[in-house]
Amino acid sequence: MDNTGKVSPGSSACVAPQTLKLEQWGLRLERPKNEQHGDYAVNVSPLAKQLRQGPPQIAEALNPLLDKAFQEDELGLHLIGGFINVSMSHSLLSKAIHHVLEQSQPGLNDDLAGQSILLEYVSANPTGPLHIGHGRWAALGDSLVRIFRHCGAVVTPEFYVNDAGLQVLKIGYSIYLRALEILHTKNPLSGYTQPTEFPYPGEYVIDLAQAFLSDTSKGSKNSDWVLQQFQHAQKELNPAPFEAIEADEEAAAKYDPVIQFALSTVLTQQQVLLENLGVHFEAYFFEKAYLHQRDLVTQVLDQLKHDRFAYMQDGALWLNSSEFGDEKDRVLIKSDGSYTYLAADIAYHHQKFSRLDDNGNPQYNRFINIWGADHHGYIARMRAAIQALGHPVEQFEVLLGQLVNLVIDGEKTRMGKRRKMLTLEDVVSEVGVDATRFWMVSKSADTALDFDVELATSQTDENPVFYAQYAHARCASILRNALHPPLNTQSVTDDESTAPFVSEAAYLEFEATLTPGHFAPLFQQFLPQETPETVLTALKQLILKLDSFEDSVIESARFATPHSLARYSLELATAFHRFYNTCRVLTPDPTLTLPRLFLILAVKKTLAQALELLGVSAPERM
RNA sequence: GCCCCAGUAGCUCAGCGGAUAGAGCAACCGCCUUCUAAGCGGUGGGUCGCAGGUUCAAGUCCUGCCUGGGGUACCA
Repeated sequence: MDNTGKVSPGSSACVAPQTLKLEQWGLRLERPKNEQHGDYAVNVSPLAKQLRQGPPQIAEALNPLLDKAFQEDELGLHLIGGFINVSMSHSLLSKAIHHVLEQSQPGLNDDLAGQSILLEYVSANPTGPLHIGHGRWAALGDSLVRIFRHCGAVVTPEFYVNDAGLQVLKIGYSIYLRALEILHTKNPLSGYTQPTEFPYPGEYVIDLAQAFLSDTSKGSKNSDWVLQQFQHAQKELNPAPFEAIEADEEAAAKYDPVIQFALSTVLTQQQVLLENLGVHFEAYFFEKAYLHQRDLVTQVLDQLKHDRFAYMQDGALWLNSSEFGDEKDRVLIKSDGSYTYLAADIAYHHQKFSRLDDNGNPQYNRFINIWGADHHGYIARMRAAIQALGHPVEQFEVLLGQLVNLVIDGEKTRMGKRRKMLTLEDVVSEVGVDATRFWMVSKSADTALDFDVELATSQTDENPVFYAQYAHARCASILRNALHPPLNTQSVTDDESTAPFVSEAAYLEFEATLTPGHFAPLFQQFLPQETPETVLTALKQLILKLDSFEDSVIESARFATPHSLARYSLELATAFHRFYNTCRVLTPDPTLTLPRLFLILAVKKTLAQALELLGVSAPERM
């Protein structure tokens, strides 16, 4: 989490002061807070200390340099205090539009070129449905994957499946208990004792039990298997309480069929939902098959022991994590001989660092994990283990996200407190994929998120995703009408007004010969009912917003903050809506209409790209 | 106790040490015979939790305190 890099729009389409190397001086081009000051600005104050001069004097001294560099582009410069303010000429603004139209994908850049990132997120236990919190990590993680890739990084999104350990036995046995309960209800079993509690009490377990009983993929009937288990168990309590099963390895092993069913069923449900959300993982990493069955956990622990980073005490194996800044040492092997979750996770991370590419070099140079704030205490020990194993710990990053509160009927409810848990699937089917995803990334991961189901569905005014989508749909509508006017214009009968605003031939010719010069009429010609000053203001704001898209993408990538991109999409939508209200696009005059039309095309393209990076659809109609 | 996150307009939140701290929603006043009113314009609304400190400059950095959330397992 190295946040020292400063975002500088050095790659902006219009003003490209590469010759000035602003960044090496610690300066950057920024958007002035007050629009009246100009379109861009350079604040020279950071140089004040070094040069022992007041910012205004420095600005004065730098001005000729900048003036010279920007001369070709007809920029207007003027000084206020320590600020060099830059006003863009109409020809530069035209270039900005042209640039967007030229690009295959707006905002595409190479800011993260050379980075190879393994991004692990969600990694939910395969013991139940995903909840709303998982939804936040899914939306956040997938957006980051898209954003990182847009900045030239190679990204592998990965999901770690904890399919080993106690919780897996727990869900399997719970399903068995529920299945038995169902069979007993249908046809009373002699010797059956109603269990006082289920290891996993959730209602979804009953559904899983039902599914298990009707599943015939194994050839034999699962109900027969359940009854068999029941009859073979000869304890005073039948079925036995979970504690008895847990303590007896042989007994536990008997429940393997139902465990396998649970794992594959639950994981499949999770995967279907994630894909439905547009969240795609390149790899699912299975703890049992990839770590335990390959002895990787043992090997890692042996290495730690060998290098004296792990030691025995009180019958347990401890990691010497306090040596690396953790507040205390941590257990790796419990005194009952079983591994802790940490032990397996260390092996997993060791495996991550050990992966090689085709040339035998380390495959990744960044390892990012998205964890909930409840795992915060875990960071120090994981870092300790990574250092103990000799891996570059600075390549290990944790994005800690604050938790999600579900708001129902205006009241916050903590996850799991209600007996009837509202799952992520319930929420998505209620509010839709787009609203869910946008909502989840619209706020900084550092702040706790309230997810209000009613708000996300009903009150569209408070649900900003539609605002951005509406802007896109409006653009689409204009483009449709330009070439295919609505046929149902009964009030108008003369030929001219039923014809398209621009002919397809004119459109194609304009597109084929497009140069920045084609946009000159935007700034020069207006309809009688338009106020040039108002139009120009809205137009300029819209173009500047378009031009800052790449910077916005880079910023989101560097700071891993998709929420700033969500904000950008709303700001671009605002600039567009404002322009739409001051300036008519479709007019009878092609020289006026075509440049405006292609500006709309650039807006539509950029808006669609911004939404795409957030995994939100850009509808053609609403 | 210790660790992490947050505290900015009535509400939900942006805000990369730099110009007069910004959006959305809510409130109030306007704008549809014209490309989608899921839209646009305008008005009101702030001791940036509190107290110190660093700096030419602090909502932003440091220290302490207050409030809320999370964590502090031989759970996962």
